[in-house]
Amino acid sequence: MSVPASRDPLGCSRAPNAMNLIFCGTPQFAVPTLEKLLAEKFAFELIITNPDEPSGRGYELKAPPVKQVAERAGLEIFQPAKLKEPAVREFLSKFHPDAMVVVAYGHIIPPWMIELPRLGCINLHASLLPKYRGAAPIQWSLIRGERRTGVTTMLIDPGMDTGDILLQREVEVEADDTTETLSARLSTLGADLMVETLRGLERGEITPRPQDHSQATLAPMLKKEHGRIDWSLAAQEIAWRVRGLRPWPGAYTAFRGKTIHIWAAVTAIVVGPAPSEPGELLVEAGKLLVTCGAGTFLQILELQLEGRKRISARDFLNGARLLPGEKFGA
RNA sequence: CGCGGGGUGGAGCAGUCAGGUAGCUCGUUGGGCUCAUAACCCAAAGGUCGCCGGUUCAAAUCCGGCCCCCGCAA
Repeated sequence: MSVPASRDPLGCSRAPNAMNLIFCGTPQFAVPTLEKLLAEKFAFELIITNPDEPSGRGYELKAPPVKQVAERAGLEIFQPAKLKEPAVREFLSKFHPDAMVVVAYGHIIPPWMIELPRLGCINLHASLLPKYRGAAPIQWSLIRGERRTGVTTMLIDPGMDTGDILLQREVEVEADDTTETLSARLSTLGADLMVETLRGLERGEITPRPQDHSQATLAPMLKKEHGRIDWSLAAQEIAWRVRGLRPWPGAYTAFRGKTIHIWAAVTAIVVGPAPSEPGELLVEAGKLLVTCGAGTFLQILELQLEGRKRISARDFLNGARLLPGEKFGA
Protein backbone atom coordinates (compact mmCIF):
# COMPACT_ATOMS: atom_id res chain seq x y z
CA MET A 1 0.00 0.00 0.00
CA SER A 2 1.58 3.25 -1.05
CA VAL A 3 0.59 6.70 0.09
CA PRO A 4 1.02 9.50 -2.37
CA ALA A 5 3.52 12.13 -1.30
CA SER A 6 1.43 14.60 0.62
CA ARG A 7 1.71 18.36 0.57
CA ASP A 8 0.94 20.66 3.39
CA PRO A 9 -1.43 23.61 3.01
CA LEU A 10 1.43 25.86 1.98
CA GLY A 11 2.15 23.61 -0.93
CA CYS A 12 5.65 22.77 0.19
CA SER A 13 6.75 19.24 -0.55
CA ARG A 14 7.38 17.63 2.81
CA ALA A 15 6.55 14.52 4.76
CA PRO A 16 3.40 14.76 6.89
CA ASN A 17 5.35 14.53 10.12
CA ALA A 18 8.52 16.31 9.22
CA MET A 19 9.09 17.53 12.75
CA ASN A 20 12.63 17.05 13.90
CA LEU A 21 12.81 15.62 17.40
CA ILE A 22 15.22 14.82 20.12
CA PHE A 23 13.97 11.94 22.27
CA CYS A 24 14.97 11.51 25.90
CA GLY A 25 13.99 8.30 27.66
CA THR A 26 15.40 5.24 29.33
CA PRO A 27 13.21 2.36 30.56
CA GLN A 28 10.58 0.18 28.95
CA PHE A 29 7.86 2.74 29.69
CA ALA A 30 9.42 5.08 27.11
CA VAL A 31 9.68 2.46 24.38
CA PRO A 32 6.08 2.55 23.02
CA THR A 33 6.30 6.31 22.53
CA LEU A 34 9.58 6.03 20.66
CA GLU A 35 8.24 3.22 18.51
CA LYS A 36 5.01 5.07 17.81
CA LEU A 37 6.84 8.22 16.77
CA LEU A 38 9.07 6.13 14.52
CA ALA A 39 6.04 4.47 12.96
CA GLU A 40 4.47 7.88 12.40
CA LYS A 41 7.60 8.96 10.52
CA PHE A 42 8.77 11.65 12.88
CA ALA A 43 12.42 12.50 12.30
CA PHE A 44 14.95 12.08 15.08
CA GLU A 45 18.08 14.14 15.32
CA LEU A 46 19.22 12.36 18.44
CA ILE A 47 18.22 9.86 21.12
CA ILE A 48 19.36 10.70 24.65
CA THR A 49 19.29 7.87 27.18
CA ASN A 50 21.07 6.81 30.32
CA PRO A 51 24.46 5.09 30.14
CA ASP A 52 24.62 1.30 30.08
CA GLU A 53 24.74 -0.01 33.62
CA PRO A 54 26.10 -3.12 35.24
CA SER A 55 23.16 -5.33 36.03
CA GLY A 56 22.23 -8.86 36.95
CA ARG A 57 24.53 -11.58 38.22
CA GLY A 58 28.08 -10.96 37.19
CA TYR A 59 27.35 -7.27 36.75
CA GLU A 60 27.34 -7.33 32.99
CA LEU A 61 26.76 -4.03 31.25
CA LYS A 62 23.23 -3.74 30.01
CA ALA A 63 21.80 -1.25 27.52
CA PRO A 64 18.57 0.49 28.55
CA PRO A 65 15.44 -0.50 26.56
CA VAL A 66 15.27 2.81 24.70
CA LYS A 67 18.84 2.38 23.51
CA GLN A 68 18.08 -1.07 22.19
CA VAL A 69 15.20 0.24 20.11
CA ALA A 70 17.21 3.22 18.92
CA GLU A 71 20.07 1.00 17.84
CA ARG A 72 17.77 -1.20 15.81
CA ALA A 73 16.36 1.90 14.15
CA GLY A 74 19.83 3.13 13.35
CA LEU A 75 19.44 6.38 15.29
CA GLU A 76 22.20 8.47 16.78
CA ILE A 77 22.49 7.81 20.51
CA PHE A 78 23.88 10.00 23.29
CA GLN A 79 24.34 8.64 26.81
CA PRO A 80 25.55 11.34 29.18
CA ALA A 81 25.85 10.41 32.85
CA LYS A 82 25.08 14.00 33.87
CA LEU A 83 23.50 16.84 31.96
CA LYS A 84 25.48 19.40 33.95
CA GLU A 85 28.75 18.70 32.19
CA PRO A 86 29.76 21.66 29.99
CA ALA A 87 30.68 19.24 27.23
CA VAL A 88 27.09 17.98 27.17
CA ARG A 89 25.72 21.47 26.72
CA GLU A 90 28.28 22.20 24.05
CA PHE A 91 27.41 19.04 22.16
CA LEU A 92 23.64 19.50 22.37
CA SER A 93 23.72 23.17 21.39
CA LYS A 94 24.57 22.02 17.87
CA PHE A 95 21.09 20.58 17.53
CA HIS A 96 18.00 22.54 16.55
CA PRO A 97 15.01 20.26 17.01
CA ASP A 98 11.42 21.41 16.66
CA ALA A 99 10.59 19.68 19.92
CA MET A 100 12.21 17.53 22.53
CA VAL A 101 10.19 14.56 23.72
CA VAL A 102 10.95 13.41 27.28
CA VAL A 103 9.54 10.14 28.60
CA ALA A 104 10.86 8.61 31.81
CA TYR A 105 14.34 9.86 31.12
CA GLY A 106 15.45 9.97 34.72
CA HIS A 107 16.99 13.44 34.89
CA ILE A 108 15.82 16.96 35.61
CA ILE A 109 16.08 18.90 32.36
CA PRO A 110 18.22 22.03 32.88
CA PRO A 111 16.87 25.42 31.72
CA TRP A 112 19.23 25.80 28.76
CA MET A 113 18.00 22.47 27.44
CA ILE A 114 14.36 23.44 27.90
CA GLU A 115 14.95 26.41 25.61
CA LEU A 116 16.74 24.44 22.93
CA PRO A 117 13.69 23.29 20.90
CA ARG A 118 11.37 25.68 19.12
CA LEU A 119 8.21 24.12 20.59
CA GLY A 120 9.72 23.31 23.95
CA CYS A 121 10.31 20.06 25.82
CA ILE A 122 7.23 17.85 25.90
CA ASN A 123 7.02 15.39 28.76
CA LEU A 124 4.79 12.37 29.01
CA HIS A 125 3.89 11.72 32.64
CA ALA A 126 2.05 8.62 33.87
CA SER A 127 -0.54 10.29 36.07
CA LEU A 128 -3.26 12.89 35.97
CA LEU A 129 -1.17 15.88 36.95
CA PRO A 130 -1.03 17.65 39.32
CA LYS A 131 -1.55 14.34 41.12
CA TYR A 132 1.47 12.09 41.62
CA ARG A 133 4.31 14.32 40.56
CA GLY A 134 7.64 12.54 40.65
CA ALA A 135 9.48 9.42 39.60
CA ALA A 136 6.97 6.71 40.50
CA PRO A 137 3.43 7.88 39.65
CA ILE A 138 2.09 4.49 38.59
CA GLN A 139 3.35 2.73 41.69
CA TRP A 140 1.96 5.35 44.06
CA SER A 141 -1.44 5.58 42.45
CA LEU A 142 -1.80 1.82 42.94
CA ILE A 143 -0.45 1.96 46.48
CA ARG A 144 -3.03 4.61 47.28
CA GLY A 145 -5.80 2.50 45.81
CA GLU A 146 -6.82 4.97 43.09
CA ARG A 147 -9.73 3.82 40.96
CA ARG A 148 -8.68 5.90 37.99
CA THR A 149 -5.49 7.41 36.70
CA GLY A 150 -4.12 8.43 33.35
CA VAL A 151 -1.40 10.08 31.31
CA THR A 152 -0.51 13.72 30.86
CA THR A 153 1.58 15.57 28.32
CA MET A 154 3.02 18.82 29.54
CA LEU A 155 5.55 21.51 28.80
CA ILE A 156 8.61 20.95 30.92
CA ASP A 157 9.56 23.82 33.20
CA PRO A 158 12.42 23.93 35.69
CA GLY A 159 10.35 22.27 38.44
CA MET A 160 9.55 18.63 39.11
CA ASP A 161 6.56 17.85 36.87
CA THR A 162 5.13 21.33 37.45
CA GLY A 163 4.85 22.51 33.83
CA ASP A 164 1.73 23.52 31.95
CA ILE A 165 -0.56 20.71 30.92
CA LEU A 166 -1.12 20.08 27.21
CA LEU A 167 -3.34 17.00 26.99
CA GLN A 168 -4.62 14.35 29.40
CA ARG A 169 -6.31 11.03 29.06
CA GLU A 170 -7.91 8.98 31.83
CA VAL A 171 -8.14 5.24 32.38
CA GLU A 172 -9.81 2.99 34.91
CA VAL A 173 -7.57 1.05 37.26
CA GLU A 174 -8.56 -2.61 37.11
CA ALA A 175 -8.97 -4.53 40.36
CA ASP A 176 -6.04 -6.79 39.53
CA ASP A 177 -3.78 -4.18 37.99
CA THR A 178 -0.16 -4.16 39.06
CA THR A 179 2.51 -1.66 38.16
CA GLU A 180 3.49 -4.06 35.39
CA THR A 181 0.07 -4.24 33.74
CA LEU A 182 -0.94 -0.63 34.35
CA SER A 183 2.41 0.61 33.12
CA ALA A 184 2.01 -1.36 29.91
CA ARG A 185 -1.40 0.16 29.30
CA LEU A 186 -0.41 3.71 30.17
CA SER A 187 2.71 3.59 28.05
CA THR A 188 0.81 2.72 24.88
CA LEU A 189 -1.93 5.20 25.69
CA GLY A 190 0.75 7.78 26.34
CA ALA A 191 2.39 7.05 23.01
CA ASP A 192 -0.82 7.96 21.20
CA LEU A 193 -1.25 11.03 23.35
CA MET A 194 2.26 12.20 22.52
CA VAL A 195 1.60 11.95 18.79
CA GLU A 196 -1.65 13.86 19.25
CA THR A 197 0.15 16.46 21.35
CA LEU A 198 2.95 17.05 18.85
CA ARG A 199 0.54 17.42 15.97
CA GLY A 200 -1.70 19.70 17.95
CA LEU A 201 1.19 21.88 19.00
CA GLU A 202 2.49 22.12 15.47
CA ARG A 203 -0.92 23.30 14.31
CA GLY A 204 -1.24 25.66 17.24
CA GLU A 205 -4.37 23.91 18.40
CA ILE A 206 -3.32 23.24 21.96
CA THR A 207 -3.39 25.81 24.71
CA PRO A 208 -1.06 25.04 27.61
CA ARG A 209 -2.98 25.06 30.85
CA PRO A 210 -1.28 25.78 34.20
CA GLN A 211 -1.56 23.10 36.87
CA ASP A 212 -3.59 23.68 39.99
CA HIS A 213 -0.63 23.51 42.32
CA SER A 214 -2.84 23.39 45.40
CA GLN A 215 -3.99 19.92 44.31
CA ALA A 216 -0.50 18.51 43.79
CA THR A 217 0.62 15.26 45.40
CA LEU A 218 3.98 13.56 45.24
CA ALA A 219 5.08 10.17 43.98
CA PRO A 220 8.70 9.94 45.06
CA MET A 221 11.08 7.32 43.74
CA LEU A 222 10.62 4.02 45.55
CA LYS A 223 13.29 2.58 47.74
CA LYS A 224 13.87 -1.02 48.71
CA GLU A 225 12.50 -0.30 52.13
CA HIS A 226 9.10 0.71 50.74
CA GLY A 227 8.51 -2.98 50.04
CA ARG A 228 8.66 -4.17 53.63
CA ILE A 229 5.16 -5.16 54.69
CA ASP A 230 3.72 -3.72 57.89
CA TRP A 231 1.23 -6.38 58.94
CA SER A 232 -0.52 -4.01 61.31
CA LEU A 233 -1.99 -2.18 58.32
CA ALA A 234 -5.43 -3.16 57.05
CA ALA A 235 -5.45 -6.00 54.54
CA GLN A 236 -6.72 -3.67 51.81
CA GLU A 237 -3.76 -1.34 52.29
CA ILE A 238 -1.35 -4.22 52.03
CA ALA A 239 -3.07 -5.64 48.96
CA TRP A 240 -2.69 -2.26 47.24
CA ARG A 241 0.99 -2.24 48.05
CA VAL A 242 1.48 -5.76 46.76
CA ARG A 243 0.10 -4.63 43.41
CA GLY A 244 1.86 -1.29 43.25
CA LEU A 245 5.26 -2.55 44.27
CA ARG A 246 5.58 -5.10 41.49
CA PRO A 247 8.00 -5.80 40.00
CA TRP A 248 10.29 -3.70 42.17
CA PRO A 249 10.95 -3.60 45.06
CA GLY A 250 8.15 -6.10 45.60
CA ALA A 251 6.22 -6.48 48.83
CA TYR A 252 8.25 -8.61 51.17
CA THR A 253 8.38 -9.84 54.73
CA ALA A 254 10.41 -12.21 56.85
CA PHE A 255 9.72 -15.91 57.29
CA ARG A 256 11.95 -18.25 59.30
CA GLY A 257 14.77 -15.78 59.16
CA LYS A 258 14.65 -15.33 55.43
CA THR A 259 13.06 -12.84 53.08
CA ILE A 260 9.85 -13.89 51.42
CA HIS A 261 8.20 -11.93 48.62
CA ILE A 262 4.44 -11.67 48.31
CA TRP A 263 3.65 -11.40 44.60
CA ALA A 264 -0.12 -11.67 44.64
CA ALA A 265 -2.69 -11.35 47.39
CA VAL A 266 -6.29 -10.35 47.92
CA THR A 267 -8.29 -9.31 50.91
CA ALA A 268 -10.07 -12.24 52.47
CA ILE A 269 -13.54 -12.54 53.89
CA VAL A 270 -13.11 -13.18 57.57
CA VAL A 271 -14.29 -16.64 58.47
CA GLY A 272 -14.48 -16.48 62.20
CA PRO A 273 -13.19 -14.78 65.31
CA ALA A 274 -9.77 -16.35 65.10
CA PRO A 275 -7.75 -14.52 67.73
CA SER A 276 -4.34 -13.84 66.29
CA GLU A 277 -1.82 -11.05 66.01
CA PRO A 278 -0.59 -9.24 62.90
CA GLY A 279 1.54 -11.46 60.71
CA GLU A 280 0.21 -14.73 62.10
CA LEU A 281 -0.53 -17.39 59.51
CA LEU A 282 -3.81 -19.25 59.24
CA VAL A 283 -4.80 -22.03 56.91
CA GLU A 284 -8.50 -22.03 56.11
CA ALA A 285 -9.99 -24.39 53.53
CA GLY A 286 -6.64 -24.71 51.84
CA LYS A 287 -6.14 -20.95 51.72
CA LEU A 288 -3.14 -19.22 53.20
CA LEU A 289 -4.28 -16.27 55.29
CA VAL A 290 -2.25 -13.70 57.13
CA THR A 291 -3.61 -11.69 60.00
CA CYS A 292 -3.48 -7.95 59.33
CA GLY A 293 -4.53 -4.91 61.30
CA ALA A 294 -8.03 -4.04 62.48
CA GLY A 295 -9.22 -7.65 62.37
CA THR A 296 -8.66 -8.04 58.62
CA PHE A 297 -7.05 -10.90 56.74
CA LEU A 298 -5.01 -11.08 53.57
CA GLN A 299 -5.14 -14.18 51.40
CA ILE A 300 -1.76 -14.93 49.84
CA LEU A 301 -1.98 -16.20 46.27
CA GLU A 302 1.59 -16.20 45.07
CA LEU A 303 4.87 -15.88 46.91
CA GLN A 304 8.57 -16.53 46.65
CA LEU A 305 11.03 -17.65 49.26
CA GLU A 306 14.55 -16.24 49.12
CA GLY A 307 16.64 -18.09 46.58
CA ARG A 308 13.64 -19.97 45.26
CA LYS A 309 11.16 -19.70 42.48
CA ARG A 310 7.86 -17.92 42.61
CA ILE A 311 5.15 -20.41 43.65
CA SER A 312 1.47 -20.54 44.45
CA ALA A 313 0.23 -20.42 48.02
CA ARG A 314 -0.90 -24.01 47.58
CA ASP A 315 2.58 -25.20 46.65
CA PHE A 316 3.97 -23.25 49.55
CA LEU A 317 1.58 -24.97 51.97
CA ASN A 318 2.48 -28.35 50.56
CA GLY A 319 6.15 -27.87 51.13
CA ALA A 320 6.51 -25.53 54.07
CA ARG A 321 5.28 -27.82 56.88
CA LEU A 322 3.80 -24.91 58.78
CA LEU A 323 3.71 -25.09 62.53
CA PRO A 324 0.81 -23.65 64.51
CA GLY A 325 1.30 -20.00 65.32
CA GLU A 326 4.01 -19.33 62.76
CA LYS A 327 4.02 -15.81 61.42
CA PHE A 328 5.30 -13.47 58.76
CA GLY A 329 7.46 -10.51 59.66
CA ALA A 330 9.02 -12.06 62.72
C1' C B 1 36.73 -12.98 39.04
C1' G B 2 30.68 -8.79 43.26
C1' C B 3 27.85 -11.97 47.61
C1' G B 4 24.59 -16.03 48.41
C1' G B 5 20.58 -20.02 47.84
C1' G B 6 18.84 -24.18 44.88
C1' G B 7 18.29 -28.52 41.10
C1' U B 8 15.27 -35.49 44.78
C1' G B 9 8.37 -39.50 41.04
C1' G B 10 3.58 -34.47 37.83
C1' A B 11 3.98 -29.89 41.99
C1' G B 12 6.18 -27.93 46.51
C1' C B 13 9.64 -29.79 50.03
C1' A B 14 12.68 -33.23 53.81
C1' G B 15 16.88 -36.35 53.68
C1' U B 16 23.31 -34.40 52.31
C1' C B 17 27.09 -32.03 58.08
C1' A B 18 28.28 -37.94 61.09
C1' G B 19 27.90 -42.74 53.10
C1' G B 20 24.48 -48.47 53.69
C1' U B 21 16.48 -50.49 52.10
C1' A B 22 13.46 -43.08 48.25
C1' G B 23 10.50 -39.94 52.99
C1' C B 24 6.48 -35.73 53.71
C1' U B 25 2.29 -32.69 51.99
C1' C B 26 -0.39 -32.65 47.52
C1' G B 27 -1.70 -34.21 42.55
C1' U B 28 -2.98 -38.49 39.32
C1' U B 29 -5.50 -43.48 38.72
C1' G B 30 -8.77 -47.34 40.86
C1' G B 31 -12.11 -48.58 44.85
C1' G B 32 -15.16 -47.25 49.28
C1' C B 33 -18.33 -43.86 52.23
C1' U B 34 -21.92 -39.86 51.33
C1' C B 35 -27.98 -36.58 49.13
C1' A B 36 -23.37 -34.40 47.88
C1' U B 37 -18.31 -32.41 47.91
C1' A B 38 -12.29 -29.21 46.78
C1' A B 39 -14.36 -33.51 52.70
C1' C B 40 -13.14 -38.47 54.69
C1' C B 41 -11.29 -43.89 54.29
C1' C B 42 -8.50 -47.83 51.41
C1' A B 43 -5.20 -49.12 47.48
C1' A B 44 -2.05 -48.35 43.19
C1' A B 45 0.98 -46.27 39.50
C1' G B 46 4.99 -43.01 38.97
C1' G B 47 11.99 -41.36 40.56
C1' U B 48 18.63 -42.12 35.57
C1' C B 49 18.15 -38.22 43.39
C1' G B 50 20.61 -31.88 37.03
C1' C B 51 25.05 -33.95 33.84
C1' C B 52 30.16 -36.19 33.60
C1' G B 53 34.15 -38.29 36.13
C1' G B 54 36.62 -39.84 40.86
C1' U B 55 36.96 -42.18 46.03
C1' U B 56 34.54 -46.60 48.36
C1' C B 57 32.49 -53.24 49.43
C1' A B 58 28.58 -49.40 49.05
C1' A B 59 27.27 -42.42 46.92
C1' A B 60 21.12 -38.35 46.75
C1' U B 61 24.99 -38.04 50.66
C1' C B 62 32.30 -37.37 50.12
C1' C B 63 35.93 -35.06 46.06
C1' G B 64 36.66 -32.55 41.04
C1' G B 65 34.52 -30.42 36.55
C1' C B 66 30.19 -28.74 33.72
C1' C B 67 24.93 -27.15 32.72
C1' C B 68 20.44 -24.76 34.40
C1' C B 69 17.24 -21.88 37.96
C1' C B 70 16.73 -18.15 41.81
C1' G B 71 17.65 -14.24 45.78
C1' C B 72 20.87 -10.01 47.07
C1' A B 73 23.34 -6.15 44.93
C1' A B 74 23.54 -2.49 40.95
